[in-house]
Parts: sequence; structure tokens; C-alpha cells
Amino acid sequence: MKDIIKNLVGDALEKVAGSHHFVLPESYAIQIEQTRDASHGDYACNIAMVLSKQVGMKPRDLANLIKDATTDNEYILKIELAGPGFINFFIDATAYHSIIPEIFEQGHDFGRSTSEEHQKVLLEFVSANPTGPLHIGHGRGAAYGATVANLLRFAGFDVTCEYYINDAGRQMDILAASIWLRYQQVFNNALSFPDNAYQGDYIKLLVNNIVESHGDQYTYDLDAINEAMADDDAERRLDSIIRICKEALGKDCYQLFFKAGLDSILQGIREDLEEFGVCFENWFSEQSLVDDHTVDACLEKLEEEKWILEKEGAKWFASSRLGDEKDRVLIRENGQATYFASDIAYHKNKFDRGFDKVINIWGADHHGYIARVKAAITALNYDAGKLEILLVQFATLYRGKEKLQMSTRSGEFITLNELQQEVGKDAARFFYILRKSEQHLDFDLELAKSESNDNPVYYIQYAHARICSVFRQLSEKGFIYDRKDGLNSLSNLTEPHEMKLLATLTRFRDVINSAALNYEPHQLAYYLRDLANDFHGYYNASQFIVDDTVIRNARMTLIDACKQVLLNGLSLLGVSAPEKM
RNA sequence: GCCCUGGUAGCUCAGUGGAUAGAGCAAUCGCCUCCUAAGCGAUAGGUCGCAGGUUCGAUUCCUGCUCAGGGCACCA
Repeated sequence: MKDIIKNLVGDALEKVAGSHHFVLPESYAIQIEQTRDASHGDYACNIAMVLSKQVGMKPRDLANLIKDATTDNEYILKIELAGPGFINFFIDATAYHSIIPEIFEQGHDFGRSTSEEHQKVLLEFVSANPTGPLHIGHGRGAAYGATVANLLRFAGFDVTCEYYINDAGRQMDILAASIWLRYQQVFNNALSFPDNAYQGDYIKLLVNNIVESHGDQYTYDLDAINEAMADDDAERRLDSIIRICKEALGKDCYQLFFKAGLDSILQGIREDLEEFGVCFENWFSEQSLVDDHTVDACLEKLEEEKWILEKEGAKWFASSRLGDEKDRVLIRENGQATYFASDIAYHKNKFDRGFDKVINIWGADHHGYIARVKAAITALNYDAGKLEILLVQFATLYRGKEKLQMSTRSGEFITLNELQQEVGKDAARFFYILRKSEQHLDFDLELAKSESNDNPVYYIQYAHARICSVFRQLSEKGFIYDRKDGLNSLSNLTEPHEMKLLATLTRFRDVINSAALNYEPHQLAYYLRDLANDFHGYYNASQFIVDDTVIRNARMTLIDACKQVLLNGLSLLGVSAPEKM
């Protein structure tokens, strides 16, 4: 309908331009909007105000000419001028009815688009360090990423979801050393434990497994450890312990501790995500980039292209020449590559896989990192414009009014899994995406738990369950739902509640498109609330199960279509659509 | 100091270059002999952070200021 009006206005405009001898600007966009206020008709166009100056006419005069020049259309009942120069279109109800058969024809695919077909997208998200279970902070990225992926797929993109495993680097060494220290503690009560090592309970569970299968064969000299612990500098102390741990165990046995931590934590992460309805096609290992020399290759390439500087004993990437605020270290003074070096390799790998779009979802704390990554991509002669970085603001956790700190190292956190047990997947997924991603999210545990019924997800699900219930009642009362008859009787749907519901159903495709292309799942959440609201209003205003067969079938057909759209929308959000509540 | 985000009803947040700025919660008042009251309807609540600018029109765009959160490592 929007397009029909757009074309009519476009034609009328050209006609007016011809007869009044003025020249239209080379490019102008005709905007047609669904109105909010019924007194403004069904669709409104503001083109007269947009063009009035360039054309040299008063907006209302131009609007009037356009109105008169618009050819008749079977669906347009009347055109009115209003306000400063709006052209309002009043549409015949039957134009709205046409959405119902379309909903049934496409079913689960209603709202799906093929306009972005063959666009290959890589979507990387979560990618939390495998040093502990996922907590509530990670949940936001997981829910957001998974929903964006669903939306993009529905919009026609070919999406691959990927989790980048930071299985190389110092954090992992700290983890391995933490496990080793806990292991030592089992046999030496006197040993203290540094507060900047990983101290969550999950470490103790891991240690128990090692003790069970390997006994005390890896115990080590207590004095040597205590000596290292005496260092005043907390981070240096950790490095000493890592060094001692590596020396004491040797390469193979160190791997035993390392892998024990990595494998079981990663397994836990996979399970938690799966339970949360978040699936990845790829789990990409950082270490693999070291092993297959991609990191080395990148460094060589950058060296060749003269992007590498040596100063203060380290190798730097001259990112400041590409818009970054300063240069960045790639190889440290001690010869070790930085995380940034392997991240460059990772992005090279992503680009080499031939995606049309590479999207990273990062926590907002990484924003300073964007310039250097884009600089590296440009330096490697790739198109940095294909990389889009979506920042998700932090979720701050509250228990009532008390703000809780979340730290993986200190072991003080609520895990994603615990959240799911307490709040439920549906409510948690919905709560996470209800806020715009760039908004801070205050996640109040007390509120989420004690007043979970206030979560609008129940309101939407209730609409779906209510429709299902009406259908159950229908057959219990001995009626048979005849959709074909309903589709032929749609002209009976003319009440305000019915028209509103039809208008909202018509909006669905636009909403999906906009939510997908802008990476804004909350648009869909708010839309579904509106749709549920329209339905609940209709439910209270009209009886569906009435004796008049024609009216009954028409109304049942309308709420049947509404049910389908609720289901499609909820599925995209990863939320279930229960038939009973 | 520099760079991101945000400042909209008592609270939590949507929204928009346009016609009377919306929703939930909280408050007040109504609605179940009738398809699920996890619902519906109504009332009340606003100088859209402050000040300039662009515009026919700014809460929306631009600039400055201010407040709040985050980021500015040879950590990942």
C-alpha cells in the first residue's frame, strides 16, 4: 500500500511540475508514513513541505496541486490536506484485509525477505575468555548477538555465527597456574592463594578431578612457591608463579593442567549457551592462528609494507598513520606477541574467508580498540568498510539497590546459568534485548525474580496463549473453524479494534527489516508488545465465538493470523510461544 | 586532557526534522452470571539536561556547556 501511494504521489508530482513549469530537484525521496492518529487518515505524505522551498511555492498550495493531480485508485477513499501541508490518504478497509491471506500463505516465513540474498555475513559475539563460566554480563552479548543473527537471516542474509576462543596468552596461563596452585593447596594447607588469581569454586572442582586421576604426583616445593608469593607487586607475583609452574611441570604436564582448565570451562560455556538458545557454527581458536603461522604471516606482510617500527626494544604497528591515536605494540620487549597481533591475524583470516560483511559485537569497554583493528585491516590491503563493530554497553548487576561487582578472577559473579534457572530463559532473553544495545542495562536480580510477571514477555506470550485458548473453546463448544470461509468474510472486519490490529499486522515486515538492518532487536520487542496490546484490547471489546458463522469465521481468521505473527516474532527473539499459561 | 554512550512522566525506558511527545511500573477510579483478570478501560503526571545555531518547522541535526557511565597498557 505504501508503495502504491508512493507511486501515485510521484506521478502526480511530475504531472504538476509539467503543467506549472517548474523543475524538480534531481533527487528527492517521497516519504509515506503510517499515521498514528486516525484523524490524519491511514497514510501521510510530507513531500509538499519538503519541496516547497526548492520549487518556490507555499507548502499547502503545492500539496493542493498534488492532491488534484493524483489519479483515482480503488483503495483510496479520499485525500485531505492538513496542518502545514500534509497530504493525508484515507484507505478503504479492504486494502488492510489483504495482509491476512498473505500471513497464512507464508506461515512461519511471513516477514521473511529475500532482498539481501547471497550477502554473506560473519557475526562474531560473546567470545568470552575461557577462564570461567559465563556470567550475566556475557548474557547480554549472547542474547543480543543471537537475536541479531536471527533477524539478519530472516532479512535474507547468509549468516555464520562465530565464537573466538582466547586460548593463547597470559590470562590462560594465569588460569593454568591458578589450577596448579589450588592443586598444591590440597596437599599443603599452609599455602596462601593470591587474590588476583582465579578463585571461583569451579577451579576447585577441576582440581578434584586432577587429584582423583593423578594423585599427588605434581606436588611442588612449598618454599619456592612462597618465595614467589612474597613479591610486593601482585601482577609480577603472578608471572613468577606462572614461571615456576611451567618449570616444575615441564611442557607436557603443564598442558595437562592447561587443558583441564580450558576443555572443561569451554564445555561449560557451550552447554550454557546452548541452553540459552544461542548456537555457533564456528568455534575459532586463537592458538590455531599461532600454530598455522597466520600471525607470523601478518607480521611479515606488515613489515614488508613498512608498517612496523622498532622502538624501546619492541615492535610497533604504525597505526597512528591510519587514524589511530598512537602506535601499538605487536611484539613485546620480551619477544612475546601481544593479543593485538593475533587479533590482526584473526581479522585477516575472517576477510580471507570471503564474507561480504564482518560484524563484531564487542563490549563497550573495547571501543578504543576499533581504530587500531581498522587500521590493521587497511594496512593489510583489505576493505575496512566491510567491518562493522557493534558495541554493547555493560550490564550492571543489582541486587535490590545494592550494586554487585562482577569479576571472573575474584569468583564473585552470578552465572548465566544461575540466571536462567532463577528467571527462566524466555524472560532473560527478552529482558536483555528490551534495551537498545547502546543503553546501559541495569539488571536487578530482585526485580527479575520477584516481579517476573512485570516482564512484558509474559504479556506477549499471554496474547498467544489466549488465542490458542479461544480455539480450544471453539471446538469444545462444537464449532468448526473454517478459515476459507473466514478469508471470504474479511469484509466484515471494520470495527476500530479490528482495523488497528490489521494495521499493526501490516507493519510487521517493515519492523523486521528495520530491526535487522539497524541491528536493533528491541524494535521487534516493542512491536510485539504493541501487537499483543491490540489483541488484548480486541479480546475485551469483542466476542469471537458468536453464533453468526460468517462473523465468527472472520474474527477467528483475524486472531489466527495474529497468532502466527506473534509466533514468528517471538521465535526470532528466541522466546517460546506457549499454548497455555 | 582526549574518545565513546547516555540525560524524555515519580521510577525504568521507547520514539520522531513535522500536526496533541508515548508505553510499562507506581498512584487514583471503574470492568469477571460471558472465549484465561498474567487482561481491558479511564484519570492524573512533561520547560524532551542547559544555552546558542541551521530550518517554513528542532525533543530529533550542528556547536558549546553541564551531569552520569565507560574507555584511553609492552592485559586479554
